[in-house]
Amino acid sequence: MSLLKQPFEDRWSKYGGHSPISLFFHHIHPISQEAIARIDASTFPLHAARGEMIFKPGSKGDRLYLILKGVVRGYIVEDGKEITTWINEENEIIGTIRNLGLAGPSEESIQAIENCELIGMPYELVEELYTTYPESNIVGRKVLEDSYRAAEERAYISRIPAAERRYKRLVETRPNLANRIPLKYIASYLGITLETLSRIRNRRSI
Amino acid sequence: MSLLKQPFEDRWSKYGGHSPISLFFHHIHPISQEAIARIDASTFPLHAARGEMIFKPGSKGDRLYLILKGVVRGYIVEDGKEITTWINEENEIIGTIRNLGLAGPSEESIQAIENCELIGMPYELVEELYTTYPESNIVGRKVLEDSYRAAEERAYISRIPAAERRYKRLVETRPNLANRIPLKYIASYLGITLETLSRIRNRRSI
DNA sequence: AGCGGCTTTTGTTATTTATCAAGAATAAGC
DNA sequence: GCTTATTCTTGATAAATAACAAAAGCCGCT
Repeated sequence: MSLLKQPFEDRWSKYGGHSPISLFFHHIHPISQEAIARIDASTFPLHAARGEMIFKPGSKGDRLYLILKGVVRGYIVEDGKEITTWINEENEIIGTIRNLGLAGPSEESIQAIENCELIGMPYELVEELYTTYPESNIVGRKVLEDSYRAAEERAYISRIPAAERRYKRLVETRPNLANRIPLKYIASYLGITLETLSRIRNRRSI
Repeated sequence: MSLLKQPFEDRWSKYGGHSPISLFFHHIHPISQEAIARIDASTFPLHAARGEMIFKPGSKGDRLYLILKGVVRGYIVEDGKEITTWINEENEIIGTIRNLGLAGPSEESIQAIENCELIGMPYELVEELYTTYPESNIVGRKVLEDSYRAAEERAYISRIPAAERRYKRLVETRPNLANRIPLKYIASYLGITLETLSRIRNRRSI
């Protein structure tokens, strides 16, 4: 994961002069030009190769990320095994959102599962925006509404009793995902082994 | 579920003159006296008996509720069976939060599993507060941060592979809950049958 | 283009959990 | 306080899924 080295003044030239994340927020709810400038100044593009860790538990520098390109997953290590807790794609905000506001440091790891282009945003900037630009609380609220709905869906899908119906639900709600990334991540997300998932998929195709 | 009939002017007298939900919000982040008065005017105490439905999918009048007393669960009917998706207790905000902002009507049912005292708040009031009193967006953001964390935990616990470790996690994170409500709800929340849960509990106590 | 590693499939056996059933214990409501 | 409901336990069997293993397919990288 390396910061793209570019002269500061044209860091956003290939994105039309602004950080994609400031435009993303502005599109959710209009924010002032000062807020946009503040975001442009303290966010940064970065690249994460397939398999690379974007966040490791215990490391400093909590951030949000906007995914411009690629697929990213979050996972927790439980009893020596990885449990994939979420999988996100383009135009979604990810990060150690768990840490927002309250709670201790996250035990969650974040990993690129495709080569990714991201925009990073330090969490201190988020706090600063909330206090300096009141309208950013509206943006924050709406982003959180969305994140909440996504988390609700994750909580729901994993409670569906039969593995096949969980897979079916995933295909219904996120049709492209199941054929985009390795089965092991889908299987872990659905709480089954990849062998079982493979068998379910072949059952379905008959 | 019946509205307590009281003269309007002293509806909140037994709560010290204000709606508990306006005080709850004010405690999260200070809101103006006008905002408090507006909340006091359009929220209402209500009672729900054990087993009573607080919300049924398809019904009108989306609301938030503050639980003053009792335990409430949300569930979804999947393939003819109820799946309990959350269980909340005193001093928590519940409701058809899924509907906030975006998304279609919730298929989620909400039911009292103890005799409950609640404060109801129409969702239209929430919208009004967001536009009329900017500081309420800060409250909304913080409530959603909390709701998000709770949803994350629900998503996580249900992905722990072994039923016994799921139960262990529940006991660790919410020690009082497992001995407060019938096993069937706990079992459904953990994605197992009540018989299996009973056996797990007895394994543990030896 | 070809090598090597990752991914998927398929098979077999072991384990976990569900299902069905019935009795015992506990709690709710009058 | 008593009666009835509900809740919890325990047992036996069936079904789903995990675990282990190994081969085939695909894919990324140089």
